[in-house]
Amino acid sequence: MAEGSYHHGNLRAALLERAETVLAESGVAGLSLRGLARDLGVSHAAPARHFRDRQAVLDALVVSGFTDLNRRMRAAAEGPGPVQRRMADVGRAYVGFAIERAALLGLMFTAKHEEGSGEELRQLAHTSLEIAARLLAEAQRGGAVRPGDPTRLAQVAFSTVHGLAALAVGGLLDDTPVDDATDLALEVLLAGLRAPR
Amino acid sequence: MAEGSYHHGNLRAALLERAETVLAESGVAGLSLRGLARDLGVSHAAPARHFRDRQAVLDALVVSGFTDLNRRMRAAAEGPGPVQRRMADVGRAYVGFAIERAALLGLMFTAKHEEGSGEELRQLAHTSLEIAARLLAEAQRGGAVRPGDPTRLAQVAFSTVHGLAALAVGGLLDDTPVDDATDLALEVLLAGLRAPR
DNA sequence: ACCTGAACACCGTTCAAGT
DNA sequence: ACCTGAACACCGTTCAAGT
Repeated sequence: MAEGSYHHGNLRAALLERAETVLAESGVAGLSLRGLARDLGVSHAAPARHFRDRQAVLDALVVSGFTDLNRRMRAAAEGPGPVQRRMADVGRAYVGFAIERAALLGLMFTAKHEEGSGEELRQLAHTSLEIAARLLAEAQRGGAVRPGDPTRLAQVAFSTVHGLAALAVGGLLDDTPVDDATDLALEVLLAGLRAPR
Repeated sequence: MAEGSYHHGNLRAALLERAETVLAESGVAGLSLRGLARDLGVSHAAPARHFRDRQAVLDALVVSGFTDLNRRMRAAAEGPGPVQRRMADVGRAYVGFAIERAALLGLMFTAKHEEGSGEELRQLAHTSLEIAARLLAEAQRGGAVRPGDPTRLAQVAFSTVHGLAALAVGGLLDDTPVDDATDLALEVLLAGLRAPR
């Protein structure tokens, strides 16, 4: 069952894999259910067995994106080394994800993470912030970060890193290497977080 | 010529105005040329006289967005008051724009600002960064900001503010008032920019 | 359980034709 | 110069029918 094996239970996974490739190559506007079905050699109605509609495919991609992002951030946050180093590592993990899966990150932040829009997705998005908040709380105990609500400080830290990723992906860093921009942003952020109010 | 006056030279402007409304209400996926034409009471082919294709409408919206954003940032940067205050005002101007025209901001950062994609748009996006860089250079002369390439420091400042806007628009600030989050982010940013390397 | 083929309403885009 | 109407190829979604 080598070539026609999509018809044996893994069509859903195949659709998602192909969808992210198309997303990266042609943008969200270029992603069509019929196109995916054509690429995978199934009928145009087959995807409906696995996804209610086109939006459900995009939602599933966003879920896989946040899952991967959280995994990377958690690994960096829980690694060895002093807390300042791990804070910077989390930032670099975020930017790395953003560069590797740029189109997906755009999708992840196009979706509204309000109350209504899918509890799973809302929870996943908040987990990213919680990872940062926990690490900041640890840093506060060590005196490396000013006192204050770690959740709010995490919002600031997240903003810096996400904004940097957006600039990099949008091509607004010009000839500044993204690693250099990341290092500077993290250095400024950590200095600002260290300074008492 | 009150009601049917779209047929007298302002169809282009009417299309853009309606397009931004639809964008805000239904997202970019809900924006169709045929729908706009229907809303304005012209034939479905009429928009083609003013915009080459659907993407041209989106591009025009993005241009108007950056023009407005730059106007607001410039006004804040050139206002009265000490330079620290004006730096924070520029940040608040950015976040204010992001909240008011959230869907448009998403569009503005979906477009790639690489070499190829329209020189006008690339120039407009860079102007935002230049406004910040000039202000930071002034602050450096007054000693309020550390030495270093103002262009690179502007990338960091822009990241913080853009990221915050993305969080706010995405609904990830939870119950934190956006003004509070903005104040904290700007305070951390300015403290970090003040600290010497 | 999973997929197919037909059907319907929608869309972008083009183009000859009208005023 | 500006708009219309028809045409074409595409799309999302649904549904009876097949295996």
